Amino acid sequence: MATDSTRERILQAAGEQFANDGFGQATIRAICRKAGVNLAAANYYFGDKEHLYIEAVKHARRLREKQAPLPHWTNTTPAKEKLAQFVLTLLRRMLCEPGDPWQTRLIMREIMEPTKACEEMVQEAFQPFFQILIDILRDMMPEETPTHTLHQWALSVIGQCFYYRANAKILTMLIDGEELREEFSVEKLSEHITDVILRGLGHRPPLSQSVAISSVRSRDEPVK
Amino acid sequence: MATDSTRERILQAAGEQFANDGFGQATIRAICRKAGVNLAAANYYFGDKEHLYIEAVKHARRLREKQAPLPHWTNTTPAKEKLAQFVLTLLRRMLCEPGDPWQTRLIMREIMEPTKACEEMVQEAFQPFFQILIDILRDMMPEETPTHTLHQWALSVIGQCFYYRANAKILTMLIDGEELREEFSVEKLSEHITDVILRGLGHRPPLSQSVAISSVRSRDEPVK
DNA sequence: GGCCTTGTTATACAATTGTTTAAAACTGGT
DNA sequence: ACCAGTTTTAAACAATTGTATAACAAGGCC
Repeated sequence: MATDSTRERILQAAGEQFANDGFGQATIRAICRKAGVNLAAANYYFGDKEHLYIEAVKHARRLREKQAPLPHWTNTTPAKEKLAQFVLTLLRRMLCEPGDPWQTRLIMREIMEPTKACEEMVQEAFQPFFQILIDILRDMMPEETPTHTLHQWALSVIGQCFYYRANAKILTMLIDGEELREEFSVEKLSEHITDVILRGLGHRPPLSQSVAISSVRSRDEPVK
Repeated sequence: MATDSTRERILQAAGEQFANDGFGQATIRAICRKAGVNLAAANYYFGDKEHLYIEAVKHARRLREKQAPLPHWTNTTPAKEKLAQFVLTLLRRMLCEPGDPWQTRLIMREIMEPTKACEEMVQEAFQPFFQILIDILRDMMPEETPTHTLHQWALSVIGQCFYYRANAKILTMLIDGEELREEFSVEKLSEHITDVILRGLGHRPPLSQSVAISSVRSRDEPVK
């Protein structure tokens, strides 16, 4: 149907424009031009710019979740495996090679500067996702672990993933291009991040014996 | 001198406005109003908006570094202690209680969406700071550790710190206010992040024995 | 066809933007 | 007191913005 088509196209174009330029810098004119519709169409369907923005954010989140869903787990799935898959999924949603879909960029903006559109996102997506991670970690930590410690470890997981996304451009200035391509793929980063957490929780052997020695040396026998 | 005073006040006001509203949404009029100077003064001293923005970013970085400097280390300072202080300093620069100084907010914008102003920031601040962290970690890891592994662990440190800043507003929606106040102070977060890394590198005992048992059970004897 | 709802278009409007200009005010040196 | 250079000011400019309006087109239903 023609009506739904125009609405859809505005939503799509708005998402891309808002993702690229932000709410303030994106113009309704540019959105409508990209969508190939008349200037007044946006206001006709969405009332004003703010409502259009909110709908665009909701649209982005729904799309993104379908693109990288969490795998299905049974109650026999080991926690370590769940953690690894959780990290991989989170990284996929954020880094999603190839390209840089506008959905993620738009969501990133909302995280950094939450607007009205953010509440729905937290309630519907972040909160449940966060809870899943906490449940995984609870299985791997002593029962008496206080809630805030659980939260902190969960944020250590999310934080590492988030960083690679938020600082993507800076990373290209800090680290050699070839190394980035070879060693910073979604799979390798996922492996590393899972590794940090598992070692930290004592589910894997420490990095190396010589490490501890090195540590002791630097503490007790400083190089002269 | 009067000239320097106006210039300084414009720079200060511009920093605050750009930090709050971003480059596009901040207006020269608002900046000059806040600075208490005439509209044309900004263009008189800085040429155009973009040059003003670049100078404001430089100004912000210089201020921020002075506010939270790294402690001075001798070559007898143990690596573990250096790491702890590095994390604390990084968190202080990012979270800097109380309040939320505009300098940090402006720098965050540059990280997420680098402009011309970013190159100077990376060269003068991020690159050296990153290198310091790598040197600390090198002392704590086996000599044969490949460069990219070193880099990944360094980014795990920075990533965790960064997250608490970038997602500050989201965190208030995910975690209880009282818990945030009690358990997420700069000092406690610093302690946690250092802990994750040190355990991960095998410089501290694993979290608990019952953890490993729990892990083994969940892998080999899934709950029926 | 006549009529009504729905969608589309072109145009207009007031407000705000960055930037320029030219006059005014000020400064320090002689 | 005068002048040259610098700084400050008010006013205006063209461009762009979100939004509103009113005319127009399309299609289904009687």
